[in-house]
Amino acid sequence: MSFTDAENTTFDAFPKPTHDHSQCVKDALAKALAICQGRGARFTELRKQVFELVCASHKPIGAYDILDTFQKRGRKTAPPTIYRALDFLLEQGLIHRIASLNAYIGCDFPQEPHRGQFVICKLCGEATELVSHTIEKCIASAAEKLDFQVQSRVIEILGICSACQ
Amino acid sequence: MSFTDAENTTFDAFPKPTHDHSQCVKDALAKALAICQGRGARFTELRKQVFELVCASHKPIGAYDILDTFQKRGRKTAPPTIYRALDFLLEQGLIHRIASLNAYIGCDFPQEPHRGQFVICKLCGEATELVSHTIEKCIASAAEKLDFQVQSRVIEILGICSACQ
DNA sequence: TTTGTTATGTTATAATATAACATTATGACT
DNA sequence: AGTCATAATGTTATATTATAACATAACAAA
Ligand SMILES: [Zn+2]
Ligand SMILES: [Zn+2]
Ligand SMILES: [Zn+2]
Ligand SMILES: [Zn+2]
Repeated sequence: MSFTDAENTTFDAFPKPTHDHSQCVKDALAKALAICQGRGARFTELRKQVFELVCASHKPIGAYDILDTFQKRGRKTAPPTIYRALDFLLEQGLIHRIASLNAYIGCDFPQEPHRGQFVICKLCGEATELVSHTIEKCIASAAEKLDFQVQSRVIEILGICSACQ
Repeated sequence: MSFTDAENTTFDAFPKPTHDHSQCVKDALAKALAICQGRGARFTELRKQVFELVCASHKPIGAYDILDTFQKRGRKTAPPTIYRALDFLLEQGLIHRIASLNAYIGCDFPQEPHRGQFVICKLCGEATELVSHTIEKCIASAAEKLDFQVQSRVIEILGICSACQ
């Protein structure tokens, strides 16, 4: 369920504790699989498992948390294995990296390529994704004035979510 | 020299290679000193030296680059010394941290508290600071709709600057 | 000059990420 | 099927960034 405000920003509400999260993960997996198949990209078992762990919550998760889970499951795994899977998922636009947290989160809009804009609660850790065309326009305008070619951007808003106030 | 565009974004041009940078550093030091004095904060010799190194260029600099310089100068220094000085400068708003680069840069507008927005060239490393009220408004609007209390934000735009194209 | 506070020094280690090279799986082509 | 090139994963070691914990030194107020 997405909303659009007066500033033409589209956003999801923060994930409600009541939402059917297992369905949420199922849907994300199905989308990811379809996207990869459409591109001839290989959504291998390893990549799928890493993706499932990233999508297991709506909180950004660290690479070493994923690693720990693999190891606790008895799978002997080293950091490069996890980082390579994360790199693949990032390239395919299935997840985003949260630079301010050194962590990774599933993308809410994986079909269309876009730069994520994130709102992250410092207390519960939950995060949600924005797509603000006005922010994009602002950035484009300033970039044009500076004669700057934008390649990527990091937009992360940190604070306290409604539920935690 | 600052500009303001149609989207109400204030920004400096990228620092010109021809600008009088030693004056630039002198000014920054004088401002920093005045700000700290006004607040009763102690701008110690160590903090001053770290600040000078951060301001030595308009490229974000890593904590370990600063550490290396201290050590090359014959001063036996360990990481916490540098990080504590950086933390002080961040608290006083004299520098900003660039999360996407794990690096630090001098603030162009230290007098007034604000959240930095940065445009960073991936080739030459030069960076400049924006203050876009429209971006602020967008974020505030989305935050309000989400009933989210904004505490801090990370806005970093990466690409190729005019001189490097 | 004692005393509490702030700043810095010192040692060790945590947390995040990548380099380099070996091995295995996959898919295309014969 | 068998060969081959490529892509994916495994493995070991190490680089990079940051902090914990405790000791000492500098400072400033009483
Ligand atoms: Zn969910
Ligand atoms: Zn996304
Ligand atoms: Zn300068
Ligand atoms: Zn600033």
